[in-house]
Amino acid sequence: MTDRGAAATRTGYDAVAIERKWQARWEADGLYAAHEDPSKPKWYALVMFPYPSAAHTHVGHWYNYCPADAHARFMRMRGYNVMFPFGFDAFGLPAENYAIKAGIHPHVSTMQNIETMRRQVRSMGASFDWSREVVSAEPGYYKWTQWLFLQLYKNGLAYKAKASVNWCPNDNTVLANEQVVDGRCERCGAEVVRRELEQWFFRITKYADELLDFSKIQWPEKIELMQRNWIGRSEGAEIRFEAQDGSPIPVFTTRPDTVYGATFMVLAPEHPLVEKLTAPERRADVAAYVDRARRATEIERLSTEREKTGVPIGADAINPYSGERIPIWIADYVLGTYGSGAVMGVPAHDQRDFEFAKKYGLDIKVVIAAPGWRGEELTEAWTAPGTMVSSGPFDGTPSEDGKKRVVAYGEERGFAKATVNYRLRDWLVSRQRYWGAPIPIVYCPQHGEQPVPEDQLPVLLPEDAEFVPTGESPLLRHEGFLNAMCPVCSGPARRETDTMDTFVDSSWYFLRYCSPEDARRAWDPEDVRYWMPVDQYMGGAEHAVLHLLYSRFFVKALRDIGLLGFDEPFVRLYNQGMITAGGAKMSKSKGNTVEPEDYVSTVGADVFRAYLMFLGPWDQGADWSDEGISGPVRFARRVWTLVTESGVRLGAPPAEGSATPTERELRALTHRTIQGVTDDLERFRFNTMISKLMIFAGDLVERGEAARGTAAWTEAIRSLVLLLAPAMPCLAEELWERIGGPYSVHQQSWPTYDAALTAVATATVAVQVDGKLRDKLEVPAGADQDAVVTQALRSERVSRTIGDRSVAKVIYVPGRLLNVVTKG
RNA sequence: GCGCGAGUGGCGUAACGGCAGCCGCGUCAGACUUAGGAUCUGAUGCCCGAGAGGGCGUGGGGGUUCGAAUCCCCCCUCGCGCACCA
Repeated sequence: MTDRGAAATRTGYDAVAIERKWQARWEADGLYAAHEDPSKPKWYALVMFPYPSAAHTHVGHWYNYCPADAHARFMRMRGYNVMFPFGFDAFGLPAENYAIKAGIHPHVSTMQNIETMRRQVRSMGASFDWSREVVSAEPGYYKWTQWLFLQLYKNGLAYKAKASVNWCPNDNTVLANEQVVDGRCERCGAEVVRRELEQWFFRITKYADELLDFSKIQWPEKIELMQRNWIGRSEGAEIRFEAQDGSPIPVFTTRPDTVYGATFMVLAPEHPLVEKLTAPERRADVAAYVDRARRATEIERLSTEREKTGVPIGADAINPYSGERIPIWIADYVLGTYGSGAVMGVPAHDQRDFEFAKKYGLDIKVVIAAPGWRGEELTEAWTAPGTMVSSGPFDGTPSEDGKKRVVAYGEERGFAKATVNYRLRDWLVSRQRYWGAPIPIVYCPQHGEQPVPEDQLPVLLPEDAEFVPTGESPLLRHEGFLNAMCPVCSGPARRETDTMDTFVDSSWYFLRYCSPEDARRAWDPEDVRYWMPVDQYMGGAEHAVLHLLYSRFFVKALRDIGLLGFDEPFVRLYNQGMITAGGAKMSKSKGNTVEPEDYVSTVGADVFRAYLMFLGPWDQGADWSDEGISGPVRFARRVWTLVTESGVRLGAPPAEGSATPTERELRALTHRTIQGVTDDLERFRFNTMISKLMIFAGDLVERGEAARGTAAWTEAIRSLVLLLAPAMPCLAEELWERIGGPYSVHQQSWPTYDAALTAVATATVAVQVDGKLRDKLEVPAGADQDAVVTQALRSERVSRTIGDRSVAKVIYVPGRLLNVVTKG
């Protein structure tokens, strides 16, 4: 790989020079700039815009963009008006943390990183439309992020509320639920603690049900499932228990049929009634428990291994169905953030309650009889259906019917109602950091919370902020930013200093791509109507319940506000797998990164692209290995020599076509390859596409001399170059020029195949005896069964195997296989 | 624990229920060469056999079928996701 020059002189294929030349030419010509054109079907292809913190592109980016580009190029050649834009998700924490550490302003470091990444991404030779580039940290972009915030605000979809939130003590900011992974900060890994803070939220829960509807999109099942689980819809009932002092304590349950089996009640330690209901003699214990629960990290609290703990508060609750008094406990296995923060403890029919009851000696009352149950003591909770017993008027009812009947009974009497609960929480968008879009709100002593008037947008981030590690946003100490004017009374007001979660920026970037230059609007409705929704989105699965969920919410919210006329942002989604090194994630700290630039400057981007595609199925990802790249290297040289020495001149008058067997065979080969490559591209099977191109090139090298100069030969060479264009765009362009094709190969029509021509003259039929392969026969295409059987029985190997047994049955798969079944 | 997905040569992988191992890497042998880390040709799943040929073989065990890597059941291993959501 160090002797690129030497290899180039030997074969004439100088990848680096060719790539530099054509990439510059395409850029100068604006070859991939998309324009609205109603005469063509549109195709909006999209890759997730990258986060410019790493300062350079890594193989992961390439693994995402190169196959995506191949597909976009394929669609373009198939006659679609393709938009394939690119941009940068430029706000975010790492840039600010870097500023604190290194003293470089986030704006400066971010723009430097973007500069580097832009250069590297361009070196891929991808067909991105750079004229549409967006950078989310530029005022021209975040002005509209702020504007969209105001639209949500004015429509009741953005609100401020005090809540128990996730706080990352290392990054000094709150986090959305989606950004907490296993109780740790998704970015820095610090253990997240809970804090009571007043924060801005987006009302995503309003769309919980619609977000569960995937009927309008074609996404991988896995992502659908992850979103479904995240939203966590469960149907059940709210049953209003009462404390002994009359305070209502509603509980949520999915098992109303077990209500007669409630033998205790559990409140979350942070439940608002704990303070009021605790008996004086229990106060000390309860306070100690609440305090311990508060200090426990999420990790400890969420651990399933951990034994359940709790303390009684010395008060009772009354079961509205049975009138029974049951003791109230607090325990941290009950979450304050789900349902009503209180549950009825039914140990006989819920495993968690069972464990809790066993530990603290609480009653276990069976109310759902398992088939064949004769009153034995349970060793674990019975959670499957059964027959209701010890349940007052419901005795004998099958538990599945009981669910509905128990709720109906309670509804009539006013202490129960059917409800649906979701795991999904509203999206917390406030961040106590500098490097994000400021939330466009001011606080006036007289008029309270006021939105910034739209004509005063953008609320600019001050450039002269100071970055010191105080744990507070630099905006809090910036007088010029902090002091604002109330839009109502023009009196002095204080500006909101929180900025927005970067996922807000990325929830609408695909809309901005449609009209990136529009200074008057977030987008031109005409452009959005033409381009949206995105036809094919391609990116990693790590955003399943983040960006991909938020963007769906955004589109639905903006649709309801009247700004958009469709329901889903991304019609089709494809998740590529991950590239690992030695089975582990690549990272600079591990020192196992692979630098695409090293390959671009030696074997060339085209070869690197082809290799990434050839590694294996795209959705499977791959473990990086340097070794195999010599395959695509040889392939590129082979194709180079084959085409440049083919003698084909596309401008020349077409050679006479004839029907010699050689030509017929060559045409069949060409058309079969076109068919296969087309099929592979449609199905994102880039690895088998490359394999088919290798086979085709190999066959042409072999048959070259025999078919040289014929029309079939010209067609074969021409097709090879066209089929190569999506995967290896620069090599294809150079070869296309050399065989006299008109600029650009990427503007040519994708070759079509003639099914009649893919047929072969003779077929190889595998002959089995009793399912075991014994011989292979060459038969004329279209030979009938009898003829094949006759020929097969003449075969020495076949007849020997059959011996003196008789033929019971034959199965014939035309042109492929014959199975002779014997008996005796 | 629950839910997805995957287990095929030394390695990456390929195979509408129909010839397992295509394509590529690597390895071995040869050709051209002063040379080869270039290029080209051939071989390359395992076992028996001098050979012809035969047997075995897609994580393990069972089943369906004329025929199973592929479909069904049980189990094992790995990866990913979720995980006290009442």
